[in-house]
Amino acid sequence: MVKDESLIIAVLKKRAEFLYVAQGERAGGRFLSLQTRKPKPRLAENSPTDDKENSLIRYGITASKKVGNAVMRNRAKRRLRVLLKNHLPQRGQEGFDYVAIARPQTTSANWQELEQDLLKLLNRLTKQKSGTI
RNA sequence: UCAGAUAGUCGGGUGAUUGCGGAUGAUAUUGCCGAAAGGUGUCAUCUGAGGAAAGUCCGGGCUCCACACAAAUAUGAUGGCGGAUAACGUCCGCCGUGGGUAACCACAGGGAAAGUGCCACAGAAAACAAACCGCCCACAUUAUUAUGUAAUUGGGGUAAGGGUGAAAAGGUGGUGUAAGAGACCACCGCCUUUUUGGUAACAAAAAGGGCAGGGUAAACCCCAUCAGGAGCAAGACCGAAUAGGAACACGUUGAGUGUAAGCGAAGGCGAAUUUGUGCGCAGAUGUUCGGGUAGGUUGCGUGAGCUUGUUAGCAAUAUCAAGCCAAGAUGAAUAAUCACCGCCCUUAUGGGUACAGAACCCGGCUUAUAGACUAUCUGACUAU
RNA sequence: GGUCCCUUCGUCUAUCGGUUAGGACAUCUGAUUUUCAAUCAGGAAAGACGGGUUCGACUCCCGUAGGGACUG
Repeated sequence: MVKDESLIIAVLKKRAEFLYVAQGERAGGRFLSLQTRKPKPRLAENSPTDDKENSLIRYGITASKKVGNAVMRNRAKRRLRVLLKNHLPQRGQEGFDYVAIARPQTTSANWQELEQDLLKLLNRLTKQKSGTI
């Protein structure tokens, strides 16, 4: 529990942040696709050596009109939100932003398959990063 | 029992694990984030989508915009009559026309004898009617002839029949006539007047007219009624940056400025336009200092409120009484997963369980909707 | 969330309530050419959907669906 408290999970809110993450690395699965990127360093006033700033994991969810009507979009967002909150603190890399993009299959998919899909994507992204670095 | 019509109600339930928004209370520290405004932790209790939350098609509340009244004009909307309502293009009752065996349903349902326009093709003719084919010969002429008969090259009569068209100038039957014709008569329709019933739309009856007035106003138009604009991303407050202004006072038949004459307001602007009547507003002045973009707070949940009953009314609805408080987010909570039950389909495995997610709030309309239930009524069949 | 606009052949577009809905590009067939291109001739191809007004609707009115623009 103490570990989880230190890993504060925040939500992406601004359109510019979403667009910035979309420039980063991405991975597509059967039921969703995932994007990640290390956020821009903040202004010089805020000390860059702050540990809490660096260890922050942020997430955002995108559900476009392709997913369906408002009921389908909201359902997709709720399912993805639960998945990200469960798995990001353990599997996600500290100091990165994640954006999950819903697909039309996201609402109808089996829960366990959806969960495995997300884990697969998370692993792939971390491997890519470790390989490149 | 089957087939319908109308009005209305509901539109899954239980449990387990893990979570989210809001309110209230307690608690923690002057802790954490932030320049500030402000936000934030933990625990407990309570609470958390719809009948359409949708389309944004009408009507209002609320907020701001420098304004109100009256008349005329323009633009737009509405359109049987009466009522309901905050208001409406909504609702209720009634009338008329059309549809249905019926219950019942649909109707932008004022004016075409104020004016203008349009009515393709076809057809003789499409609107102050009109003679193409027909029909007729009282007139004229000719022939035969001798008070008659026949013909049309003349001149007329005729709206019965044919054909065209969406539509051809009352309909059917008779009298009548050279042939015909509301020319005349009967019934029906129409128009005018009067009477009766009704608040009214309208209905009924009587008398008269003898038929005039084709359709189209969701073509222009006329008549009656209604309408200022923008919208919670309205607006208000707190407040880094940037720019240089903002608030209050005075003042509009005279603020202020200048020694004075004079200047200034005999002007300009103000919710479609013009006119009239009033009224308001702005700047030049003085005093004070903050200003308000990112961001934050608020607007924002006690309301044309809900439930039950009472009284008035055919009803829409209204009065009164008692009880209740029931979402308030802002990358946006109201859930995710699993199990069982309910309902439907299928021999079974199994499959399905609708339409659909509040965003300032209400009253309607329209559209989408698996299925279930209730009440009243209509028709057919069977039994008694 | 709010305020507006537009839907006609495959594409871009015309249209006075009376048509067989016109034109250009594209494509289909034939001719020309050894073949292709170009050219010539001919053909196919559309009123978003559902109602109403009218004798008659792409056009007028109402509703629905789809698409687009602006707005912090």
